[in-house]
Amino acid sequence: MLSVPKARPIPLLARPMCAFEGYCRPVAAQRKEILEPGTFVCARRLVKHGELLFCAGDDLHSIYTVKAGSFKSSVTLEDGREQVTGFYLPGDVAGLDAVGSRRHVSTVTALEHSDVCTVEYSAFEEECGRNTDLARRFSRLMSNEIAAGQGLISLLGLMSAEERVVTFLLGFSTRLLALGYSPSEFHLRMTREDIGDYLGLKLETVSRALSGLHDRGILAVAGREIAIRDLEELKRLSGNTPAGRRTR
Amino acid sequence: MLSVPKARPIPLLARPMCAFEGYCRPVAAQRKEILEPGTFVCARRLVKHGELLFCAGDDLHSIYTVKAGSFKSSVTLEDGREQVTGFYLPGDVAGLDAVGSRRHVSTVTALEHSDVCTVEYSAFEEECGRNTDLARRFSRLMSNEIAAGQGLISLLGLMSAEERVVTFLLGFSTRLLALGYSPSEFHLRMTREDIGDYLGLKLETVSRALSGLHDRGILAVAGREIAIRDLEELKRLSGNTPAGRRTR
DNA sequence: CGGGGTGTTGAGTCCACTCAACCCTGGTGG
DNA sequence: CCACCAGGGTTGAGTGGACTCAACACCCCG
Repeated sequence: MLSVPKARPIPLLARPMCAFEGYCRPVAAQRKEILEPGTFVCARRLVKHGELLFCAGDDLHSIYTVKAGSFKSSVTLEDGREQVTGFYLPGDVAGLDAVGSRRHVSTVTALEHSDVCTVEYSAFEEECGRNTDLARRFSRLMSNEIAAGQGLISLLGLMSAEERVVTFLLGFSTRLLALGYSPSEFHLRMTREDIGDYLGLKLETVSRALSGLHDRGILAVAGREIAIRDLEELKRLSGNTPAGRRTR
Repeated sequence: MLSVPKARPIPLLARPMCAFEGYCRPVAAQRKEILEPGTFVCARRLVKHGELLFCAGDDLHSIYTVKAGSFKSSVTLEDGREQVTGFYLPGDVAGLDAVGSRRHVSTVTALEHSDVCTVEYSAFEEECGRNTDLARRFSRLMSNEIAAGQGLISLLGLMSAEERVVTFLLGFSTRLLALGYSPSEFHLRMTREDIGDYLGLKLETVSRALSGLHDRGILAVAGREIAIRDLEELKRLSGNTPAGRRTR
């Protein structure tokens, strides 16, 4: 086991980005009545570690873009079993599942002190009606969320415990890379239990899988600090990425 | 075991409905140059049992609304393992996962001889830019797909084999009801293997679960013919529908 | 110093899987 | 007409991977 380094808080916003960049002005601008046509209101909100952004069953008021920090979204069954359906990092948009029914089906919880941009949905929808490019971005955002869901579905339906953990790590690594962070050494923002609830595994199983990968020299694991030591082997273990046109 | 009744082909379109109703004119109308402004082109296509509507990796050309028949969508890993991600019945729209990346991530296969309406996507997108109401419908459609995905995710991550089968049957029953069919007696369009690939189970496990429910008098199962005999008990076994604001 | 939250590891259990046999039905061709 | 075969479904016996239960280590904080 490695010595556990200090859990220095990694700022999660090396490359500031926003799905609605260029279309959104903070409320301050609105108050000063300099709001330009072609933009929509957008209020900052700080969310403390463990606080809910919104909860399953809540009416849809706003959708949220993450500016800094991280979140998990989850669905809870009546008996308390929790399924984490995704993690949101800066640039991601939360709340899209509510657009159809006007009610949130998932609950989104901050994994650390975080900062979001609140987009009042009815105003946003109106703006989409005036702004084709914005509407198009929004469609793509939703479609990507569908595709991400299908990725998790195939993980849950098809993969062994180790494959799930490996696939999760590779996916997280890829997302960090896109945000401008190191894809090979990173800090997990979530507990083993969150990871397990995401991957359909118990926390002990996640821990065992990580230990196994560590012992084989593929990873260096020290609590939530992860270093990828053998990326090729990791990819081989995940191996079965979705295939295109089948040959059979 | 019941005697197996004749597999009479149930027409799947008691209540004709379409997500784009009122906005779409068949190509025939276009040829006659009577296409009104505010509508978009829409070509019928017949798909035979087992044929693909589109395949993972294909470029996005069109999205499809099911007019009659039924389909499964699936994701296949490199090693051939298949995960069914959903079933489409009349009124459903297939292909929404491709809008973001311009490539289909799933493959959609006809479960029987079926009939779809082909909507060329770029024309449709343009039309959405002119027609706010249409764009809004489309957003809801996509959002509902996200919500449905989250339902399957929590099923795969949290439920036992029997719970999965029960939840699947109740969901299928509800959809048939919405289409105007009997929710208590129906014909499954898919094989045990398709159901298993959807629920993350092997076909033998699906068969055993159905036999168990049959033996306890909760269902009457005869091949693909299903009759729900004790709906309350079935709901109790599924029991754990997603919960709202949690009390802990 | 005690306690709660988090993480690791071990021992034993059980549910869904694997492998296999068998049945039924519908289609095809001699 | 019947023989044959392939696809789909059911059931049984045995296995194994992830689970349950449990103990313990570590860290931060009051």
